[in-house]
Amino acid sequence: MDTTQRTDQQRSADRRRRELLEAADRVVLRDGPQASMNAIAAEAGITKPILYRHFGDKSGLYAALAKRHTDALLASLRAALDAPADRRERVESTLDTYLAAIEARPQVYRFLMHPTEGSQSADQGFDVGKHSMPLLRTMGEELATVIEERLDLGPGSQQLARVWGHGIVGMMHAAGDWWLGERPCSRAELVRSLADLLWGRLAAAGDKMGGPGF
Amino acid sequence: MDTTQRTDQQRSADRRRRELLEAADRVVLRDGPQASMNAIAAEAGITKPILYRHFGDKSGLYAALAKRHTDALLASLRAALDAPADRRERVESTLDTYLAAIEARPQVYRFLMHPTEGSQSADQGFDVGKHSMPLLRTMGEELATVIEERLDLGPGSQQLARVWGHGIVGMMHAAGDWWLGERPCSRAELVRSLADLLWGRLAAAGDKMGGPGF
DNA sequence: CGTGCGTGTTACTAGCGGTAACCCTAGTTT
DNA sequence: AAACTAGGGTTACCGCTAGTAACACGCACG
Repeated sequence: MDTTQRTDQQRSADRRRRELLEAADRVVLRDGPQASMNAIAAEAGITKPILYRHFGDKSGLYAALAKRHTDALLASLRAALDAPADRRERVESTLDTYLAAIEARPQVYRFLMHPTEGSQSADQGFDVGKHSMPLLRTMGEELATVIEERLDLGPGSQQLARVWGHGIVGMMHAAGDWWLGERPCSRAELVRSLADLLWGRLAAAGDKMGGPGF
Repeated sequence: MDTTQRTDQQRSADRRRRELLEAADRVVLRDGPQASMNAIAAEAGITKPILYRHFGDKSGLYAALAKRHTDALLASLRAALDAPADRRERVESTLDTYLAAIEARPQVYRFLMHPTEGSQSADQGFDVGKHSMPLLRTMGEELATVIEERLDLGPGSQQLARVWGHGIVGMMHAAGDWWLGERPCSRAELVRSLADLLWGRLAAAGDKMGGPGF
């Protein structure tokens, strides 16, 4: 019961935990986001209860599993945001980084973005989306922070930056989701089109007919 | 088996169908998107199998139920897009229409946006998001059509319009989801901030420090 | 009369997340 | 050495879900 023994146990537990997460990763990569706890346990060569002993809950395992990919993706995005280039180039690089990530591992992407939400809570009231899609929320807040740090937006800049952060991330996400399903153009074209949108081409475009246009 | 009888049956079936949909509506409004078929059947005063006879599948009922709200919302959005006003005003009106709708019925909104996706298909390959969130897809395509009809975007306008349609809808959706959860500002402020983003204020903003900024 | 046909039910399957109870081995205590 | 305890692991279960097969009533048609 002394400290050294406890460390040993801790190490062993951490090793097992990592093994389980890798197994879960494999299953998710194979079966998509509806991977079952049974399947994950089988892949890890063990049975369900010890999975529950480690992660407590399915959302616990989801959170631990998501944290890995989320951290990696967020690091890449941060790097793209901090690259030494002008603003437009950074935005394009960030968009491309995200799109490349979801293109490389669509199954993981689905797991991160469309969690099963297996909850039995009453969900009364207006807590819509409170615990859904943590990655999107995190990316939105992250981007908001960067925007607020770097841009001079005048009064109310913090709130504006948060709105923009979530809005831009949502734009990226939705466009990426659609693009991944239909593949109507190359990644570079998509990046360019989205950057053009953010650069105000919507407001600058001329009307097609005589009327006031969209 | 003549025509009149068939019409009678058709009418009766349609009536039942409408009743079932209304019951489902009530349950979804009460229990949120994880409303079970059992609960819906109970609310309608009948049992599961006849629910399945009418809609075949849970996603079938989901589709039918979604179509109602989707149609209503899309009609409102179309009206906002077609209002006699300048482009900026139309965009703001469209955003406000959407946000007012999700604000009024968050449970329905969750049901539409976060379907349970209870499928056992293999999901191999890259069909990510093919059958998820039909409302977002529809709104994206709708907006793309309007953009392509009204705006003069030069070469590649169709593709550009589609990207923008899905991107803008995604922006609206993500910002609305976040806003509904945290309520950091009024609806009008949110609308204004998003319209500002679309109007190129991101590109036009000055840097805060000496560096190249975001 | 009986033969379909539509409408509804009960009772079931298969699989999910999650858990209680047990089991077995290794090390410690007396 | 004998007993006792602490984890790691398993079987067998609960309650729930979506979805279905099989059976039962009512009502028109020959």
